[in-house]
Amino acid sequence: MKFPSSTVQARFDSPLGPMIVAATGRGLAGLWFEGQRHLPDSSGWPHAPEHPVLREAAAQLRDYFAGRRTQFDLPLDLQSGTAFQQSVWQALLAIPPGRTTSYGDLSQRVGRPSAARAVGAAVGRNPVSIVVPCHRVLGRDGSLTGYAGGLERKSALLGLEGAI
Amino acid sequence: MKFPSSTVQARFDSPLGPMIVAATGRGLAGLWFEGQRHLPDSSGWPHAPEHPVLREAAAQLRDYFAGRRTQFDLPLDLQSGTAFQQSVWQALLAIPPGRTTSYGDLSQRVGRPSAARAVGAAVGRNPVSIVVPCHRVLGRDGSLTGYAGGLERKSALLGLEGAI
DNA sequence: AGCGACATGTCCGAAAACGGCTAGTCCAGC
DNA sequence: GCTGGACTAGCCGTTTTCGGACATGTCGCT
Repeated sequence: MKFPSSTVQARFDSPLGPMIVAATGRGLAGLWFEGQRHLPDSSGWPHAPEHPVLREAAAQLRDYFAGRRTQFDLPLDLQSGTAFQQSVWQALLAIPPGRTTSYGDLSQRVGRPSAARAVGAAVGRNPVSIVVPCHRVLGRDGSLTGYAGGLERKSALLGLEGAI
Repeated sequence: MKFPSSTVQARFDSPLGPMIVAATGRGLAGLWFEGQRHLPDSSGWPHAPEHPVLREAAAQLRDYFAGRRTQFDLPLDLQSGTAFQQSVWQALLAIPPGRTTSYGDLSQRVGRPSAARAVGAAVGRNPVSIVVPCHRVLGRDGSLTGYAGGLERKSALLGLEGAI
């Protein structure tokens, strides 16, 4: 979880609670629910509500929560993770809205068929909630298993996408 | 041993062997003998022989080795170390040329009378050889004890300063 | 004089613990 | 029979913890 010193942040009020949005020179780098697990220390990042990437991210999120948008179109910076984590997060981006998959399935796609559990850990560290759809990953049997922002939010997001 | 990404470097040929000089936006941040102990990974730093600080450092070092100069006048950036290390390095700067002191004495000056050994470790990590005169520290009994660049260089520097 | 013990901040490697997992087994309960 | 829950044993990247090793000196015993 390393973020460059040039990281900036803003606050975003979602229907599921207040969130923190972060961006670097390369793009959107973070989106967390306030108080969620694995929250990085953002106290040193300057607030920049007018930053173009943060502004656009907020706009698209509003559309998403209003049901007017299912896909996001934003430059992403996922360099805060290890090589393994980045490959997992990239794989998450391939899951279409309204669909779900399992940790085991993901582990296959990343080329580490027996690392399902490690994949779970990596998914849990996803720095960009919602946009990188870590909420679309369930247990092999369809159970919710876990979400850094709380299971209620996970099921709420899936409901919003019509994946129940 | 953390250096900002804006660090630049140059090579300096001293009578005691080739050296690496490094600078940040705040000033001279490093001066190491090639192959010495605790050498940081400088492979990612761009070469900038014309950088004003590096240029001036080289000039003053040439004068120093020629016996025409005993004190240095350069902006220093010692932020690569911990708070404790920085306090030790600052204390080193107070030792006048041609004079020596001991690790125990230094530990008193930084207010940690019983941390002589920790001081030894900190002195060994001094990032700016020669300019921050870590070579002027001897054992309580006057023994050379150690030098990241090798004991020959340590005694050579002391000889040059007339402190034998 | 010589020897052992202890105090101290940092780095580094090794080892263990910790998860947003899964497939397999074994039993209750229907 | 079949289903579902509880339990087990492997799985593996990351994080945390722990134990030495150092550019030393002082104190207390032999």
